[in-house]
Amino acid sequence: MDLEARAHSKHPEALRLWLRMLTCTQLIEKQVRTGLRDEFSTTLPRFDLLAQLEREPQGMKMTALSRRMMVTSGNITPVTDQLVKEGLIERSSVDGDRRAWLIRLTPAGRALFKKMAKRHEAWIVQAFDALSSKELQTLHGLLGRVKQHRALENP
Amino acid sequence: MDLEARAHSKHPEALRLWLRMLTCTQLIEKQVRTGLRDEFSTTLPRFDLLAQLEREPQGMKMTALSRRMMVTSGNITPVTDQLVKEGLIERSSVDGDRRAWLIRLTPAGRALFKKMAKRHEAWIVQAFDALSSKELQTLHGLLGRVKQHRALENP
DNA sequence: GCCATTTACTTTAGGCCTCAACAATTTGGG
DNA sequence: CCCAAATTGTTGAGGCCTAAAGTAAATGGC
Repeated sequence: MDLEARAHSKHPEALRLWLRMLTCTQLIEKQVRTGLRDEFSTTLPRFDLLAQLEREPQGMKMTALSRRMMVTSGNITPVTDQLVKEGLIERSSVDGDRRAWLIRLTPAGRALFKKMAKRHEAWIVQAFDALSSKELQTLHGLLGRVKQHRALENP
Repeated sequence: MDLEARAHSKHPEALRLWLRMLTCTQLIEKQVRTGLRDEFSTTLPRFDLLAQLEREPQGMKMTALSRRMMVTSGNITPVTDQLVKEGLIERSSVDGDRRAWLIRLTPAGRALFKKMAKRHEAWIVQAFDALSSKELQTLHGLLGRVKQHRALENP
């Protein structure tokens, strides 16, 4: 197989891979959403927001949250409103910048998140249970290259 | 490392992998949505529906479409409405079942889809350009096992 | 043949998503 | 200093998603 033919053969392979990757992601995500709804009456975006805050005990500004969650900032407002109403997070003002809010977990939010995270981990472990530790690492590495390549292309 | 510890070590690995996979999927999907919007003024669900129809020249019923697209059937109605309005697909009645519709591409729909598919393929190939053909196959195989395992768990 | 059940599609309420326009504030070059 | 430009967060229009309830038609056990 010459060079051109070999290069060309990547096209259908890439497409097939993309469709399968999308299917896997959607299946797992659906499981997580269902679990969060059934066991905690909450949603994936709310869980995701709590997860980001849990890693930053000093709190985060809304813009930082939107970047981490890879959504536009207009989304963060209603989700934080809801979580504040539930008493899981709190807004406080940032001194030196009257435009911004600092968002932090409340003790109740931290406690509930811990329970949710434990269940979440179980669902994910279950989803990848067919693979060995070594295979998980292989997958992680290959996807790392995909991510890295994209980051370079889109500065 | 004993058995229990080894089993346990898969937990953080599975979580890290899941987060990375989600990130990759979202990045690529975002690129596709942006491309479809900028170059064709359309959306991913509409493109996806056309893609399903393109594979089934004899047409599909709405329930079959919803299963293939992994969305609930309530979603299909407004998306088909829109595509019919744009003249890209057509509804015809199924003889022998007055509840159902048969959805098919129009010639215009088929022609436009071909153009979109070519661009779509380019975006996907570009997204996975960092990987060799062999690596694409490895990824495809590993994700196949994940998908298969899920299918067995959730009958 | 009859009627309960199932199936195919539509509709509604509620949530999250984007983009784009907006208000309030901060920043930085002249 | 000052004001244009950039940044932070909010809002609104339009789209897709789910779950759940509703309508119409087909099916199958009796």
